[in-house]
Amino acid sequence: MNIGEIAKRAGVSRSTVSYALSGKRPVSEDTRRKIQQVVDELGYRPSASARALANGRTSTIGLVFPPAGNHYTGMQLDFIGSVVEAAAAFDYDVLLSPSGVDSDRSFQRLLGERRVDGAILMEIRLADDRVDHLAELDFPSVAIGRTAHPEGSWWVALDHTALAAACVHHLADLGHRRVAFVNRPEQLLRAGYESAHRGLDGFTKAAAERGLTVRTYCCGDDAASGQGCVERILHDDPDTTALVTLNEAALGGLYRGLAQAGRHVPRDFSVTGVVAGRWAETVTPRLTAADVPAAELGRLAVELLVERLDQPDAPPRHHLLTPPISLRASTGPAGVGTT
Amino acid sequence: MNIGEIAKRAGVSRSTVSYALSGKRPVSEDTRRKIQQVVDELGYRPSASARALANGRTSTIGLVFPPAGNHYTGMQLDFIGSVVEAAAAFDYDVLLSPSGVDSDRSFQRLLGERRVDGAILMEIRLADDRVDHLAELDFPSVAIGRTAHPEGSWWVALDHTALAAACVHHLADLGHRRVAFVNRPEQLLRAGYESAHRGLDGFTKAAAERGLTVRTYCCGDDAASGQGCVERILHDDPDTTALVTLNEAALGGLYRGLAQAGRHVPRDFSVTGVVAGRWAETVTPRLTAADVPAAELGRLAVELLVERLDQPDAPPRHHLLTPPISLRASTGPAGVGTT
DNA sequence: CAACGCAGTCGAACCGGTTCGAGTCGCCGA
DNA sequence: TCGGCGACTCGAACCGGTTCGACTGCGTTG
Repeated sequence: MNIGEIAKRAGVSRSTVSYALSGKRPVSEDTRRKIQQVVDELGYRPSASARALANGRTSTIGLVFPPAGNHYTGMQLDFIGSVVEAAAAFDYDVLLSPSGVDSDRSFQRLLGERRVDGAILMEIRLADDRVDHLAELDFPSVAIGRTAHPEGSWWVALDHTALAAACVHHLADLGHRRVAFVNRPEQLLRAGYESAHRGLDGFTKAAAERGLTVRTYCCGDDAASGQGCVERILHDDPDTTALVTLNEAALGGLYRGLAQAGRHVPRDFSVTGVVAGRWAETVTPRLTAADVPAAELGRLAVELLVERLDQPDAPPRHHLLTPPISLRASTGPAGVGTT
Repeated sequence: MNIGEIAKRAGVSRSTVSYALSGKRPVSEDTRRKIQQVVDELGYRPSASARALANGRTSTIGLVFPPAGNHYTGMQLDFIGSVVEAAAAFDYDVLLSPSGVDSDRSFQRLLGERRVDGAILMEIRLADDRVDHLAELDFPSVAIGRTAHPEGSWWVALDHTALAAACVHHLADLGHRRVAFVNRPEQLLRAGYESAHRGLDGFTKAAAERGLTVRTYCCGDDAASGQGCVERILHDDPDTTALVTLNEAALGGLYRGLAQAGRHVPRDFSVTGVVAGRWAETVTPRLTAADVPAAELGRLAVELLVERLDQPDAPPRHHLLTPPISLRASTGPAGVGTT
């Protein structure tokens, strides 16, 4: 069932079928009807490979995300879902590529073998070889997250610096003086993940500004690590009365650790951070947090990418989002002297 | 940088380059070296579209999952991740297709335009037009989940009937007599989702067998719904002492509802169900549950699909998994008379 | 009435690979 | 010395679309 077969049955040439279907040249109404009828009867759809070969566009975008091992978080899931749906709205398919670096086989397949028209990158590092490589090739791509020097490139990102700072100010306003910061795993921090670095930065600077006593921790992406992390925090400084976290996956564990240490949230201890809204709702008490608008970020990334694909010479654009803190139930005034 | 360019620079014909790279015909060591050198210098990689057109294989598998709207659960995330990684191990890419039904544009793109060599279907319904359609076309596919009559087709699935029954027996053994069942949303049940139906079935039958008094509920895939559901349960029968759930996303809300009703888990009330291990660990107390081996299911699905692709005439195979209940901390003996 | 333009159609070339059949060459055994 | 075989290579056809240039009628215009 190829285009030649359709042409034969409709009694026209292959090119006429092509023009009738694409509308790129006028075709008489009679001919078009006849062709359409044959197409409908046979359920003909043009081969994506052939079309891609002929016109150089695959109608597919690549979504590059780091391989698991380090578990996926709910946020990543929301990104993937929203990217796929937004892409579908523009008639693009999404090809998943589990790739941490530039030299990955998976990454090479996407680019070298020209499987995709453009790419969306997740989990950006401050110095990211994938971003550099794509920029060098002038390959259409949009990053979810920004590198240390994002000028002149395309990206959408959360302002983690501002968000972490907002959390600090929120706690300081409530009277907390000794606050801990629970970051993503150390291995990610060392690898230079931007959210971990900028979040830590924003936290540290805002805390200094408000004269808070702080300690910062890295914490594995799972409940057990979260629980262990709280134990370390309370061991290192039992007078700590609040924590800020970027680590969604550890959240349940953080709560458990606090409960086991006999600290009631929010009466004895306040918890806040940067977490996707849906997940902030699942813990009790519900988490006061800067809600990560994952779905919006995914959608914006696709929109930028499509724009870039449609207008190869368009100047770089970006979106930096700073969602407000949603007040829920996990923070409260600092206790009246826990010491 | 196409194969012709390589051929020219290496001073051989295009076909020789092709044979040198694929190894499908002997090529002299000298020639091969020369070609390899040119390839390395130019960083040449054959175009996926051209290759797909020529040999009819895209080296891509489609992963068909239902569009969000109904939120994604952590389990689905784990499936996606494991499928992508397993596919990469076999040198396949994964194309995501948000599709609930057969007639979806997205589904048609995958099949009609031959973008993929095979497909993996998620969120199977007892009567599933996608499965039927693919079977009719004899299109290589593997379902994660099984229809009402899965005989003669390829699938991997959890035995939800047995798992729900196991939960009931576990609770009955602990002395619980009045137990509630918290299912996925009503709209999914009505649509015929197999896990919802088989889980409900297994629960109901096992409960009858053990002479338990039961009530069954549908519950939205979010924390607020879970909380509301517990309220309904305790309103309908305040003597209920345990619940079984298939609804991972509502779990946090179920716990919250119980806490707010003053029921302590597991002292006053036991909770169990079928939930992915990672998520069972995030709640406090940690959930005693049949851990869904999402990663294993994804991997098995890919393995079956690859087998089917490699040997088109292989007889249908399947895997039905029944993971054991992991005893954690959310169930205990029935209270000594809550009435 | 001739020249022109345009709608509609066709054939051929092209995209970048794979694969088949055939041709060349050197070496072997008869 | 000649036929034959195997190793190696090449040209051409093909996969299934898109697109360009050219051709045919027809109605308009000068």
